[in-house]
Amino acid sequence: MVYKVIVDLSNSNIDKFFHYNSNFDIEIGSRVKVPFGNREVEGFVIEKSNEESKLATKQIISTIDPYPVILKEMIELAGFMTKSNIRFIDALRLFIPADFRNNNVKELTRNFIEIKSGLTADDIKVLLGSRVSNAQTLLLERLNCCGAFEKVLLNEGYSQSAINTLLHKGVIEKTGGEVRRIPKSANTESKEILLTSDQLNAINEITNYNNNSAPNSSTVTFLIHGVTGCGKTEIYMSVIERVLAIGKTAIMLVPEISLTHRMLGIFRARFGEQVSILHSGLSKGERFDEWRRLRNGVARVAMGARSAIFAPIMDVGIIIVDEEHDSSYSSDTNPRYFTIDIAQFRARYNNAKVVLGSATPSVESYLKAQNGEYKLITIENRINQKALPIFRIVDMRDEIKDHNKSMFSRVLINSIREVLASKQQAIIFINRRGFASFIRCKACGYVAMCTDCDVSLTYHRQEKHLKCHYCGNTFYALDICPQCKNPALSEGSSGTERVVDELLEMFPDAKILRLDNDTVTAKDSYLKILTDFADGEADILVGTKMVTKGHDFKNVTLVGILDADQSLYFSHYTANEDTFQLITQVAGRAGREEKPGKVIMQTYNPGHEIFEFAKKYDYLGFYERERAIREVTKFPPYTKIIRVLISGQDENLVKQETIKIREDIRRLKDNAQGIILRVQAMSAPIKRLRSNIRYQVIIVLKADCDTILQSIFDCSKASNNKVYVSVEINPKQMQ
DNA sequence: AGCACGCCGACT
DNA sequence: GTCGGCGTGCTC
Repeated sequence: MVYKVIVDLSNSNIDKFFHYNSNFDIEIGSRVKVPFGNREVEGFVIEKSNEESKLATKQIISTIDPYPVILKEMIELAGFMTKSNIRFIDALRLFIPADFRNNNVKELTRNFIEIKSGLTADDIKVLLGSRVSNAQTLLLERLNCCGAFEKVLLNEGYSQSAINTLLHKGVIEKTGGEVRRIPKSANTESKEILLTSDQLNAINEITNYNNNSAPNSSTVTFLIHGVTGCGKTEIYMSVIERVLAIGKTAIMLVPEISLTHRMLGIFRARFGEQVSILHSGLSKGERFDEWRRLRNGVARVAMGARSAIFAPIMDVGIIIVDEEHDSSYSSDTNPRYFTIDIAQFRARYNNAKVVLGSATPSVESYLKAQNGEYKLITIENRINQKALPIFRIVDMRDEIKDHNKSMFSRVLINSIREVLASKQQAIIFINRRGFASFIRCKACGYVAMCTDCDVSLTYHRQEKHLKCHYCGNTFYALDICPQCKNPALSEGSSGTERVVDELLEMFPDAKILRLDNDTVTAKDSYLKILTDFADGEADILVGTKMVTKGHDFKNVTLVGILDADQSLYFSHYTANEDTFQLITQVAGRAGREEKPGKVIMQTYNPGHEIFEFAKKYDYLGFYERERAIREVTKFPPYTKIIRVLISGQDENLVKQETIKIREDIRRLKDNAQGIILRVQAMSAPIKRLRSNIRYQVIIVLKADCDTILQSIFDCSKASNNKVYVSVEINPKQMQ
């Protein structure tokens, strides 16, 4: 047999098959040790064949695991991913727990000691014989009343020698084995729920849809457009239940690790230990155990953030992507992949269904639904016909006219006061962390900048630091201008820290929690803040977009949105879309139980159409307008935008490389008959980041352009190791 | 990714 | 003379 092996080294030059022989049979997908050059490396068996190969000159040394760690499906998936500029090995690495590779994690086993099973009191007497020490008697009494005892704990009270003697006499025995490390989840009671007719219709439409029965031939994607609070989770669970009932498995994706805790609780209440969770917040032991539970078929529902799309399960029947519009579904670091594309590949392979759900679908997904590429399921009613929160827009220019210079409008302050008086809760959302976005000298205009990036520093008052939000550099806060020694410094736009400050000034007795990147430091601090707030430990939660996602706070009746315009002015084609989604999602946090909710949105630009649509909860109005703009201005989903980022220490070399890539692609354009619409090179919006100079080539393509993509990838390779080149498709943000 | 090979500067 | 800098090329 000749085995084709991908070696576990991430480098483009060796991201290809190497051929080996073997005396023993090895299954496809196995990890193996192979000789490579003059050393030994690990690799993965991708193919095997009976035909001999001249290339195969060496023997596989050994297999590493007792079973193949990569499923056949996942090998094909890796091949599929190589078409989007991802190395085969980088794809494979996504499929197994990272700590697996260095043999950095193993099963947790515990030994127990117990009285040998089947022995009667008389048997024991006989076995013990005449010489019984005090220690032996005590130990036996202990085991007699408590049953099995963990060996390490036993050693604390009783000597090893007594244990050994009893083992030798055959009175006691060692038992035990593997112990599962169980990730935590919210405690949720399983409750009987009466499904609404909307929910039932959705469940039936999804379940009863018949894929073409030929394998690998067809798949279907549903888009559930359901208003916040319409009970999508219940639909997901019912659909999964039916899939499990016919012996298939399911994948359930949520956008954020923070949401898995609650969702896992709900799913465990319904499906018990069949549910497994995969996300990067698990300890390496937990992740390993959960992964193996999926791999060996014990768990049949894989839940998690985007990486759970690579769950090692067979016979997938359904893949659900909740909050499908969320940007976390496209990975922003290498390897870059789109979760929905992967979901659709796996669905095709397994003849399964994909369900996307959102209250604010991405323009791209909704357009596909309109075109019939996705099956659209619309749910307009909330559970119990509960009304959506009252939405009020406040024009902050009026506040200034009336000499209110605070960052809170009078309406918002009054509403907060009411909420506090009635012992309800409020969420204040502001899309900026820290105290002030920049610090400027009033005399000479000096602005504190990062030394390594072309970015102004954000003032963090609590830590007395100036921080670069792009590279993490910190500097001491300034008392006087370092340039002209003037002590008068002014502060830029306010962030979360200042919001808390000002709130405390107005409401000194209020308990306020802050949720942003600065308060989320330890592994569980995110969860702690959210559960504390949900448990009523605080009156007001102030936060960045972390507070917007799917959490269910029963006592929140007020949502304040400060500086709603902020995200509108990013010069990015998704600015409107992002803003609309953000506002709608955060507004959905108000009044989720029987209490009615209220949303107060502050802006300096109240006439902007996006706000009008948000106020009326008019997704379709928003969508139609945005869709039309994209069509006219030739932006995705009507085109595809490729961004090639070139960076390096030496600006001249970076420039040269940029021009070379631009010219190579322009040459492609001349031969590509109108597929490439535009090619432009320029410095990146943030020209210097972590002391690297950055340039970019922006390429606009026709939407159906997959034939030319590979050529563009080929052009976008660094020609020397002094520069670094990366490629993004429809980048989420550009810096 | 590593590691060997190979070709030029400043040391015992 | 040679120790060692890191550019280039190769790994079934």
